[in-house]
Amino acid sequence: MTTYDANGVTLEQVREYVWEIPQDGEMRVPARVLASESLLDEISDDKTLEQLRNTTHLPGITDYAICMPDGHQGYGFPVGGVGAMDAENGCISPGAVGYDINCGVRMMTTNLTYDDVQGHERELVDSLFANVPSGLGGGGIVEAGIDTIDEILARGVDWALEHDYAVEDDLRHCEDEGVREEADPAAVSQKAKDRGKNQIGSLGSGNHFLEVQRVTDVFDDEVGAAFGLTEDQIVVLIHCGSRGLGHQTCNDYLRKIEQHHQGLLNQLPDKELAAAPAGSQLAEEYYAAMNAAINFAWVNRQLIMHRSREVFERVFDRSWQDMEMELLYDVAHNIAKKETHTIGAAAHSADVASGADPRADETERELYVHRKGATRAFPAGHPEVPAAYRDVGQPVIIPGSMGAGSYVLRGGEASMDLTFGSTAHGAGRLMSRTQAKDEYWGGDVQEELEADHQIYVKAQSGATVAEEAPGVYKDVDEVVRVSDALGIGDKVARTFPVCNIKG
DNA sequence: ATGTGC
Repeated sequence: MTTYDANGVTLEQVREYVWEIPQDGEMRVPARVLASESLLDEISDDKTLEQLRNTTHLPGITDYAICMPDGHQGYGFPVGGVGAMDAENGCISPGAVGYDINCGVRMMTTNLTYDDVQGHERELVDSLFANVPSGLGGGGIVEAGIDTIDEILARGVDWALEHDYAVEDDLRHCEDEGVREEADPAAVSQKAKDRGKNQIGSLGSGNHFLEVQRVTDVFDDEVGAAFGLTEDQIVVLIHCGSRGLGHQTCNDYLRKIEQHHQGLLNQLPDKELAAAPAGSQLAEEYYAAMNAAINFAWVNRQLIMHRSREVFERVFDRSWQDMEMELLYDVAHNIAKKETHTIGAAAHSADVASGADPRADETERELYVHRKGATRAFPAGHPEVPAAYRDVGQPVIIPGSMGAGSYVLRGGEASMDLTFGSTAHGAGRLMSRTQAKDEYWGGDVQEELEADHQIYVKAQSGATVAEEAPGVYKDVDEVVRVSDALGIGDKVARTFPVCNIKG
């Protein structure tokens, strides 16, 4: 058997790109890493694998804990982690969702080509930067009172539709149609609402950005056509989350859960994995608050998209409808969701070759599927894939670094068996922010991107540019290659940056 | 990610 040793963790190779930490000691299930050997080399030099193994101690975790090809260490639970906990006997863990609840990406298509935009890059990037709030702290597109915040938390993009920040198709092209019905604004603290009320429609900082891109490759003509993607086309990618409101909500519930469920906490190898038992009051409250923060993040991305349409209207002197600026899809990267899955399928799918009946122990269970730095990737035919895409599979958007461009995939046939319907979410960091600032200087990075690749970057802070330099990230091509090879998310198209604004 | 720590 091929094995891989890293930091005291031994992985056994199940098959190509599938590695397993066998169940041992207090582990409730095995753990799996989906990666090529070159990606494993990058995963193995931090706490990612130790954290992944720790997550298998969580009550009710089903089949196995999963680390995606872009995985890296996070708060307790790896970024790039997927954990499915039984919704009746298991648990829900804020650290397994992440601090930035519903951090995610949306892509808007246009009928413009790269030719239409060349020569206007500077004007476009300046106007986007001037009109889309970014950076740390307050200042959003909408300033809201407490009543408005509560409506946004309860209704998500439906609120934006009522106030003319959205059209019907925007909702149809969003995961969960832009609203989690199980949200309860009353479960979100006043402090969280105060932090969110002047950040509605703002990018934030760190790896969040708005990027105008051109489509360089369409790998699958049929799916590309269903997604409305063609080579040389201009698209807009928006990457941001729930800002201070989501951060505060995560923090509030981590503290409450640590206090009220110490017994469970003491069974776990890492305090950062604090979890509320399924059915407990705090599990219900956290789920309701998390859903509210999810709605907030969707409204955030919707308002930024709306503002981007207005900027394009001014720069190109045409209406956004005339430029066919339509939402392709919006995917969440940091969420938990009650979903029904066939359990047992995953553990057995790799053993079909052994001759065992792979379906012998399967049952349907309702699970809290935690995806932290992972993307839902439902295949063709799944009832939760929007009607427009049901024949080809759910669009999956995977942003790369600002020098690398991004990918559009579609949910693959193997995702339900292998990953609870999930795939990777990005390139994944290679080094810490501190290390990045030692290695790079923001101004140099910007000059190089412009001189070598005609990519125009505008940011509030040079430090942020250094922290997000292309060299700080893994190779997004390799991450996507593994997703495609495993059949969990199939390559559809690739994009390359034109201009980028960030915090 | 984050009014860049609890």
